[in-house]
Order: sequence, then structure tokens, then C-alpha cells
Amino acid sequence: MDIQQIKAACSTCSLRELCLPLGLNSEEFESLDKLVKQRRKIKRGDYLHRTGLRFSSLYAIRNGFFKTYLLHEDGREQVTGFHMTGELLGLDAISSDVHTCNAIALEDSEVCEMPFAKLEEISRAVPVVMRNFHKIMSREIVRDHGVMLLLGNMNAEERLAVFLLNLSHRFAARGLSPSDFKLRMTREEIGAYLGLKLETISRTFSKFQEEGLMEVSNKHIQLLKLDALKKVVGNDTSCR
Amino acid sequence: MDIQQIKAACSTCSLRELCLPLGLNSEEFESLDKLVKQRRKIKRGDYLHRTGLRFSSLYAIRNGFFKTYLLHEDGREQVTGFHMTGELLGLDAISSDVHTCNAIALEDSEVCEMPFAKLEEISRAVPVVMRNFHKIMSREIVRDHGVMLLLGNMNAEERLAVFLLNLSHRFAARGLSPSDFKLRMTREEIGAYLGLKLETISRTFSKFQEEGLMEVSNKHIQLLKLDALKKVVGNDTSCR
DNA sequence: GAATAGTCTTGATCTAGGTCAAAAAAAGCC
DNA sequence: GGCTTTTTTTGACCTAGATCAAGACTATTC
Repeated sequence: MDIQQIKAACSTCSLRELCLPLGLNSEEFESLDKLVKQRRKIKRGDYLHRTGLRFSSLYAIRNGFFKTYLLHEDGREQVTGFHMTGELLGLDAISSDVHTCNAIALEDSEVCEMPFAKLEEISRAVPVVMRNFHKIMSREIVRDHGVMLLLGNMNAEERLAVFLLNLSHRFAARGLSPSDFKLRMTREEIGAYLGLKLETISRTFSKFQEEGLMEVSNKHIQLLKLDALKKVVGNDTSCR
Repeated sequence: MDIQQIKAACSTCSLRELCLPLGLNSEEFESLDKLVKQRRKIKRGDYLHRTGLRFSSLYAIRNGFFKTYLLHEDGREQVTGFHMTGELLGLDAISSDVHTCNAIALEDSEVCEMPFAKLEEISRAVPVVMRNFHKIMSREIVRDHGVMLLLGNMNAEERLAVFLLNLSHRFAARGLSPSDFKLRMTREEIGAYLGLKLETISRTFSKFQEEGLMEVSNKHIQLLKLDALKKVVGNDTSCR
């Protein structure tokens, strides 16, 4: 098996991040291949996992779109992230062997289930897998810190601009258009992620549209001026 | 070397979390012991690491108190955490081999420097070390999600109550009083963590004091009614 | 394809927490 | 131990975004 085949095999099952950058020989790759227990299809609206359920596997998103969120006792919902192809879900559950958030599919999706015990075992045998796994966990921490900055310091326009630019970036990284895409989530869900009410999301979309920064048609988004959108962030003079 | 000695050795260098729960034989422990390169004293106001600097080691806090924070271009500061004895700093830097936040000592402190490459090496040899390291990273993710919930959904009183209860809990876990302690940070720094202005922190302290929930004397805090404070959180009826 | 439920937009109003200001109290510093 | 600087408190006022409400638009279902 040559590098090209390995790359292909990796990407089919969203293992890109774990096995790339590649330093694997074919024997090593064999073991990695065994990691994936099975694929699982999740219908829109179905849960991949729920708070309190026992953890045993991480999930690599093969395709589709997920939302993860916490539910506070009184029903308040905090969306902790929106997740797309190639991303890894379940990292939070390693700490206590119990899932600490809910993960729901926002469109029909498919994931690869990776038994965590097996991943740790392979990590031991294949240094590059361990290294990349650590990088993935660390990246999640960095992402979370970025969200804290957003929630703690930015006004509504900045938050939404950050959100749109982040989606744009991630779509682009997957070979999709960075400036023309469909939102998979409602205004309310965007609000629950950004710490804003759905009305504020709607109003801010309208404002961006009036200013010619973007075109919004329900869930269909066109970013017309990426640079201007970037300027919205960090243009602040007095805020919080 | 028996378990007691190992435990003692671990705790002297804040390795508790990495080597406990213990399943180590003495040979395994030897290798763990080699992990710690050196101790380093950090004076109040000095930086342990800064954004952009090359990453090579994690730091275990032996004693003292740190604040980590992000600086947005326009000078806005988001405190990402306050850290005390036994906690691990630098996890964010693994993702890109560069520190992504600043860590400053809020009192004279001492840390153990742990070269990350060596930690990964030992992880490979000693499964329980790997396991615990993964749990520590995951726990940081869970903590961050909790902060998102706080920043995205809670009002000022709830935020401050969560903050106080969290400190209380962590002091207690270190054998200190859960209800009588000294704050190491200013009102402004608390605000920069909780997404509030220092005036709001001050006013909310005053309010809690008027209500008999606590006694505040500058940096000296006494929590008089822990239960009532817990009730402040999640008592919300309409918020954000 | 009509009915129903969910989602989105926009306007009017309200309020929690920000901003500005000034004085008091602590903490560092020669 | 007095002097400067930093931190904290409190009051008066203001504003971004929440809340409430109503209508329009979309998607789903039978």
C-alpha cells in the first residue's frame, strides 16, 4: 500500500486528521485501519450521543453536520459547537467516561465510530497517531478559548462576523465555496452558540445585508465582502 | 519504592494528576520521575509563557497562582482561566507548537517544567500516564464548555456565584478552607474572566454582602451561605 | 395542495449592565 | 512613614441587546 492509497483510505473515513501528516508504513496503517469499528448513519434530528451516557468511542464525522450543546437545569441551552466532515466528536467525554454534552445531527449524516481504548492502544504503537491525537485535543482547547473571547468581549456584529468567517474558512478547507453556502442551523441555534437571541441574529443579518457585506436568503448565505467582514471584527472601539 | 513513597514523590512535584490513580511499579515511576526537567520559580507579575513563543514544555504548578489570557488586537483581554497548585499549563500550545495565550503569575509561584516530547515518550511506555494525560486534556475541554455556558447564558450574579463556588471547591480539594480565602486577582481580572466590567463585579459583591451571602473585605472573602450561593445559580427565570 | 407547524423579520419598548466620574481605601515604593 | 499608584466603591446616566408582539414566509404532513 503506497502513500496515495493510505491517504485515500484515511480520507474516506475522516481519519485524515489522525493519520496525516503521514509518517506511516503500511503495517502501521493496517493497525490504524482496524481502529474504525463501524460506520453509523444518523438521521437529521437524531442524537449521536447525549449527556450522561456512557462513553466508549469517539466519532469521526464522515459527512453531515452536527451541533453539540449543554442543557442547563432550567432549560437554557448553550451550543458548544457546530461540527462538520472530518471533525472528531466526543473528546469531552474522555475525562469522566461519560458524555458531558448532547450531539444532534442537523442533517442526515454518517460517522465512523472509533473505540477509544483501541485508539489509545494504537497511539502507543504508532507515535504519529498519538502526536496527531494530542494536537486535535489541543486544537479543541484553542477553539474553546476563542469562543470565550468572543462571548466575553465582542458585540453582536463582531460575534456574527466571526461566526460567518469561521464557517467560510471551514467550508473552504473542504473544497467548498467560502462565500456561498447553506446554513444548517436556525437563527435560534446560532444565537444559542453566540450568546445572543434569535431576533438579534436576524437583525444583524439584515444590517450586514443593507451594508452590502452579504446576501441572505433564508438559509442561503453569500458573503460578498470577506475583507469588510473581517474588518467588522476588531474594529471595536468600546464594547461589552 | 512503595506506593506511599511514590505518592509522596508525585505530589511534591504536582504530578499527582498524571501518575494517580496509581498503577505504577517502581520502574515505571523512575521513568516518570525523569520527566521533570527542572523547577522554575516565577515571581509575581512575571510571565511563565507568552503568546507566540515556541512551545516545548508543559508546566505543572507546584505552588502559586496563575492567570492565563488572550489579548485581542485592540487590547481587549479575555482571561481564559485562573490556575492553582497541581494544575497543568500549556495544553493549548500542543496544537501548533506555539503558545496561544499568556500565563502570568499572580503571586510568587513555582512550576515544574515537563518537556512535552518526553511526556509523550513516557506515555507510550506507561499506559496509565497516557490515560491520565488524556483525561486532563479532556477535563480542560469540559471546563471550557462550562465557561461558554456561563458567558453565553448567565447574568452577572450567576456568573459571580459560579466563580466563587468554583474557587471554593478547588481550595477545598487542596485542603484549604472552602469558605474563607484570599482572592489573588483584582476585580478587573475577575471581570475579564466573567465577561463583565470591574464595576459590575464590585456592585455584585456588595449585593451578595448585603444579602448576607458573604463577607467581602477587599481581597479577603468569606462565604457565609454556600447553599444560598448555589441557589443563585440556576434560579434564573429570564436572562441573557 | 391545503393545513399546520416551525422559522424568520421587523417594530416598539424595556432593562441589565456598561460608561463616566469622583472619592475612598489599599498597596507599593523611596 | 509619607507619597504615589493602583484598586475599589458608589452614584448618575446611557445603550446594546433582550423582550414582547404581530405578521410573513417556508417546510412538512396528510
